[in-house]
Amino acid sequence: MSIKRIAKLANVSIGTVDRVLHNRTGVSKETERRVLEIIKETGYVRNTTASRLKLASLKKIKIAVLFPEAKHNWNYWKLPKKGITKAVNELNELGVVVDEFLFFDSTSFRNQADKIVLDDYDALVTVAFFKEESNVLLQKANAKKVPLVFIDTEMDLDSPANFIRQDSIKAGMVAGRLLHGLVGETGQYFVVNMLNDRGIHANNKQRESGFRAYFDKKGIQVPIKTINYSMVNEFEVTEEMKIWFDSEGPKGIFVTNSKSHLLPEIFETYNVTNTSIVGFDVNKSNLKYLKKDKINFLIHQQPRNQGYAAIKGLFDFLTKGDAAALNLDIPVEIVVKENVPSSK
Amino acid sequence: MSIKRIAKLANVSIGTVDRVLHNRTGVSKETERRVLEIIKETGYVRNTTASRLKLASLKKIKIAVLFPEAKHNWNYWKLPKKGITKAVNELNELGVVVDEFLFFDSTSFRNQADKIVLDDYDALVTVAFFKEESNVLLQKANAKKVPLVFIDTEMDLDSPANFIRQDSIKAGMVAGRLLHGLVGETGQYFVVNMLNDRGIHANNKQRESGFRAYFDKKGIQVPIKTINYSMVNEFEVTEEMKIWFDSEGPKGIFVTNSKSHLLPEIFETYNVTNTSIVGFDVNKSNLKYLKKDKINFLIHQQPRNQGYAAIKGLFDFLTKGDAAALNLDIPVEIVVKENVPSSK
DNA sequence: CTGAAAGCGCTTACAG
DNA sequence: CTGAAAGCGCTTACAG
Repeated sequence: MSIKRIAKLANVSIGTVDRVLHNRTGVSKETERRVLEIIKETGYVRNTTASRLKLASLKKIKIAVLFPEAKHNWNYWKLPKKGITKAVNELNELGVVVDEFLFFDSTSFRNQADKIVLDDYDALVTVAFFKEESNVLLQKANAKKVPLVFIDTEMDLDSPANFIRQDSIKAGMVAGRLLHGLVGETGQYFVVNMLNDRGIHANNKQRESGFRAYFDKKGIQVPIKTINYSMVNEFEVTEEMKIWFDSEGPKGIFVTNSKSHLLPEIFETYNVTNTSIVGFDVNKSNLKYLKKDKINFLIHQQPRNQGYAAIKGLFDFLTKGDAAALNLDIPVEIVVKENVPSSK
Repeated sequence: MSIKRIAKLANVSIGTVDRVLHNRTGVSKETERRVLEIIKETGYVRNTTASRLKLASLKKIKIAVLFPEAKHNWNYWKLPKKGITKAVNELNELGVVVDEFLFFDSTSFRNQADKIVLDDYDALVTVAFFKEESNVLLQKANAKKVPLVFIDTEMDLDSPANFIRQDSIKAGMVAGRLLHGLVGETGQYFVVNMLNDRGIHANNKQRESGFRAYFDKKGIQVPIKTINYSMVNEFEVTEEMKIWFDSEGPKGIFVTNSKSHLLPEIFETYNVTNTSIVGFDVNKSNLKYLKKDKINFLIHQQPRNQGYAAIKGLFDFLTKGDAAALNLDIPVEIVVKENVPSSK
């Protein structure tokens, strides 16, 4: 079933069918009615691939990506980019191009966002780290009717927004279950939050809530201490912690970000024993200790997939009007030594 | 960069460029050399979407799928079909059609396979349950140069073959780690294999090997008993098992197929306590007990994804000659109550 | 051995 | 308000 056949059945030209399909002006009520009827009867659906063929060279779909600069502690941000590259490779035949912009703080985020909004991008992908700035961007995007997808972190913004991210509450609950299974009900539990200069990250806060909710929901009363630690590249056992850790009983430690690899060595130095550790992200350092059985579980956020899904989702939205994939709940993937995902 | 531009640069017609691109006959050595050089210099790659446009209506890509009939105990087989349907929906614009055939034993498998091979399919997807019959099919497919992908189960066949499946050894090792974490080194372990009329399934055997390998590799000496049980829809605790289970110590039970849901109730009846269970597949019955905390972990084989990947992989192979995705290692996905994958 | 034309399903720019 | 033509990048069938 093609536009050509619809045209013949409706006794109009293919141009008119195209006009009706796209709700363009310049079609009489009666003609429109007739064409729509035929479309309905025949169950015709537009061939989106063919529709992109001419446009692929004539009018690109331009997507702007605004991500944290992938260095220092943000090596993680190389991963969503890989997914984006994969999506672009698949879609460049269909005329999709992506420009990447970087930020490293709220000011640079704002500046880059302003620049991007002025250019004529068809869609935007970014990360909601800064509430005020994210709201400003969202509002501008909405005003220009440019679809915007946030990945990685969910944030409560002034208007409804699209998020492709892991449910951090769920992730915390999974961590609770995993540690509970290892440590039991006679153990002590610790939530380690690494703070950066802006305090605790929204994701980490929610992960802790989820962790605590797991035990609450089950009605299990175990001691859960929160350790808020300034974000550095080392971890020290403070005097206070020394007291907490000073027992031979089982200890379950939930590190709410990607830095769980900082713990095993320092625990050895300070002779903290009988620990089970659950952390986030399959990075090189974490993997090292996972393989040595010093970290028990890692939770994977599938960052590559998040990047990939954002571009694919936006493409589907722009070409088919299908907004379903602009909001995704990325599964809480549990990683142990034996099922480490391939880095391809 | 288009075929048109290559033609201009090489001073030939687009027809000739097309001939070179497809290694067709009727191009002089010198012309071919020149065209290939330009292609290399310019880094031209064929636009596969455009290349399918005309062919999508003229010459369909016909794929035959031969699967177990999805009834009785084989409800599982609805899932790869869902993935296949999804792939077909995405690719039907590009002229991909799939015909489904069913088998329910080795004879019907052979009959259907024979029928399929006689028809002119461009590619085949099936399951290697029956060694002899699978070998026959593989040989015929190879003779006709029709690509064939087996999903679900890996099997050692006479010629190299394409498999999209979970690594069952790895899956068993993951199960070993999970149960070990829950049960510790003072517990007893049980591997429950459900046998069907052909004895134990290849997958289950490998899962058991992986499970045992986990403990061997770590040098952990724990008692691991194997229970081979005839495949029925119920599970009974036999006299022998009664003796085995008759202790209050922790017991780790690894069910190597999708029937772990048969255990919790019978354990209650027979007063078998302190059990941890790891099973396979996120089916309704298993989910019921997972949610009640009677099953601790389920291993997901991502059957939907297997079906989807088979069709996509074959399409890429047929249109781009890219065989990379015909052999896939589907991750060993660990499922707990809090991260049950959505059934969409 | 090579080229020119027709066409896949759609969109655009122009003509009326 | 509507149609006819040109073209996206490629493939095919035909002509020479």
